[in-house]
Amino acid sequence: MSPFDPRRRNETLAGAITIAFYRISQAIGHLLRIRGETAQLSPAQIQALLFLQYARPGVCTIGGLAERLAATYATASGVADALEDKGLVKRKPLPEDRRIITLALTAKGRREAAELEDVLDEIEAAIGALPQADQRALLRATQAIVRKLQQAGHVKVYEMCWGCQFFRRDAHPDDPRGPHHCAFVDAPLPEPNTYLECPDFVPTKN
Amino acid sequence: MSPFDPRRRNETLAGAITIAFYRISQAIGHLLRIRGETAQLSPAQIQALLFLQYARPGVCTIGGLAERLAATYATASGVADALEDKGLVKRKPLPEDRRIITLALTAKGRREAAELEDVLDEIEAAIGALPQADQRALLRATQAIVRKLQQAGHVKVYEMCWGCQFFRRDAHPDDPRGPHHCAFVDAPLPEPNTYLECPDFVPTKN
DNA sequence: TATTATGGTTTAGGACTACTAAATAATCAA
DNA sequence: TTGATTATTTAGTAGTCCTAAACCATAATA
Repeated sequence: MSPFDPRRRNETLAGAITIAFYRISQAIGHLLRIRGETAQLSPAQIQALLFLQYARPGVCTIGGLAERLAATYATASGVADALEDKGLVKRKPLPEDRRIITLALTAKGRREAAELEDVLDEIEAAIGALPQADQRALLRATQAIVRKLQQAGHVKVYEMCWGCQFFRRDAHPDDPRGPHHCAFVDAPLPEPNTYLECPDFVPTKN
Repeated sequence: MSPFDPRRRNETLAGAITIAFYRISQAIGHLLRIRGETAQLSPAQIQALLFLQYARPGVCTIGGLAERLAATYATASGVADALEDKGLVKRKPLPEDRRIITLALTAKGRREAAELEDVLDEIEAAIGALPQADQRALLRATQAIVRKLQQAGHVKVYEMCWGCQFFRRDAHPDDPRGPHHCAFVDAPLPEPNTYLECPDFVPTKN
């Protein structure tokens, strides 16, 4: 007995909701796929472009991409190949550690990523149409679920510095390397970087 | 600007929720993948087995599977090949219309499908841990979203007869072909079939 | 200094997922 | 019967994933 059994899911709230998530998940996959058809990009390539558009420089590497896609290095390397062939991404070895390959979007890649940002608009619109109170409950609920899934290692959650436990705003206002500070990597942060996604993000307690 | 921009999604409820759905969707993909590794089945094969386990006989065909997977006939045919090679599914031409291939789970296939029913248990548990009021809001919200996605053609929703507009309970109690009736296909329904998923399902008004 | 991890990446090979386009075969309508 | 439609299959291609093995750079150890 499981939510896949239509009898069961008519008996429990949690079962019915689980199936709804399963369906939404399918729909998101479908949205990525059809969006990719017009853009000549595969779902993984779309995810990679959007990742590179908003991730902090230090994570834009083959390893960082692999972690985000929940795939192996080999797979991430292949996705990078495809994007490089299409002229959307450029590989550059990192001077400080020449084992590491950084991935940077080309101008064309940035344009393409910007084009793709609307992939989930249909979902967002459906959510926006709900009453505010339901939206607030929905946010609480989905974030609680994401937190559990994150603890179990099924997703990586990246967020920007503001709201992160390790963020020290204006820690050294006159430092040319940046006015803010990250207590996790113990390094100064220039303002623009604080708006990028970071894998070390941990939300402040409340 | 889109929910993929971390700045944007900290400003709107809908954006933050959209990203949460995106993450849950990734996690569901991941759950299917790792579950499949132990069972030596691909995500699509798992979906197919669970589909065949609960779908009404008439939909268990290559075309029905294709529709459910939101894929082409060619893809569905390939998935059926893989499952047949593994001895989980049997192809049988339909006597009434010999163009149609029905797919039936073998005994081994039914056992395997039963084993797989727990794929989404982690999701269901996370939902079950939420307060009842949030669960009710969550059900309303997710079902509203699914309805929109269904209208846009991004998912197929299959449900069982009970609760369907076309279901006529005990329409002909003494008919040996079945006591209930489906007004959509205008045919009698034996009791067990009323508990299976049907693509023609339309919910009653309220 | 040489040796040995360790870490990041790439390559090669395989199973599977998708697609399109074209072939086949059965059924239905004229 | 002819022709159109429907269900499925096949072939060919691109891409997604994996594992295993190799490569090279850096770091740790002796």
